[in-house]
Amino acid sequence: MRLRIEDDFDLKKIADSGQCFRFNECMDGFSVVASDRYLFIKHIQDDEYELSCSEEEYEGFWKKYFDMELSYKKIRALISRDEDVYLYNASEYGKGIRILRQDPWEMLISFIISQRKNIPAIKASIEKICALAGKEIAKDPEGKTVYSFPTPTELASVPLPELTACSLGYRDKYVQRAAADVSSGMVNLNSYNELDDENLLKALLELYGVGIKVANCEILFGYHRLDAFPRDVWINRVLENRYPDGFKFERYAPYNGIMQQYLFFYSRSENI
DNA sequence: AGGCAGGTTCTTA
DNA sequence: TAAGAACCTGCC
Repeated sequence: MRLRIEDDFDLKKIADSGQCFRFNECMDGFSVVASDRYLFIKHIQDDEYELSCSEEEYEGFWKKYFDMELSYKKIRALISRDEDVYLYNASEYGKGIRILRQDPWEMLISFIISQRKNIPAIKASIEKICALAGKEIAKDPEGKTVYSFPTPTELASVPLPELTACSLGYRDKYVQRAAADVSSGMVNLNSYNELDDENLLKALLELYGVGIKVANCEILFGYHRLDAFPRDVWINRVLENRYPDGFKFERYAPYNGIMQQYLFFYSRSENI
């Protein structure tokens, strides 16, 4: 289907923003995998895009996935150049980034894997897991088979040595435990939607292998709580170097997570 | 070759 | 309660 998108929307920046690991440049477009769905999306010109899905599937799934209900342009307008020139520059640089509405289970496993890994390594591990325990769902334009992200049950059935072989390193036992706990129902990620921010954080921190950083990534990217502000080495560097007197979180509530994305994306580009 | 990469757990004081 | 070490793996 053909689609016109007026709001901030930059496929390349979203793919490189670090929030998703199965969103990659492929031929003349982008290959996007979310749980068990596959989309190929291509920028045609100006604000026109070509999507491999039907209108029904766009309306029923991808529209929400891309968070099209929310105007990121309007949120960017909250930022004042006079008030905070660094954030302003970051937001100009990151214009086009959106926070995708991704699946809590997929995000949980992805960010558990992410610890002490760089992005290519994270992606490689996740693709191995999907090929190992997921289902074939499509072929991308390059002819490569696309696998779904394994369900909790599918992942829980994988023996530890096979998980380890996905280059998980010491994280293998974290992934195995998460799969076991979620598939058994002991941990119900859907019910976590009902928790307020504070209790959601508390619940996530109880999971084995989930610390403060991974928990906040899960809150922001898996539960789409846009005020969550994950602190990793890059963001900590920004806060230290550019905000010695503190970042004004109250000023940007409830969208601090979006500001975090701009700062993160910008900081990685300029190597402060 | 040794250090480090989007951290967390475990141990020690 | 708060530092510091240990941890898999891959890449420079």
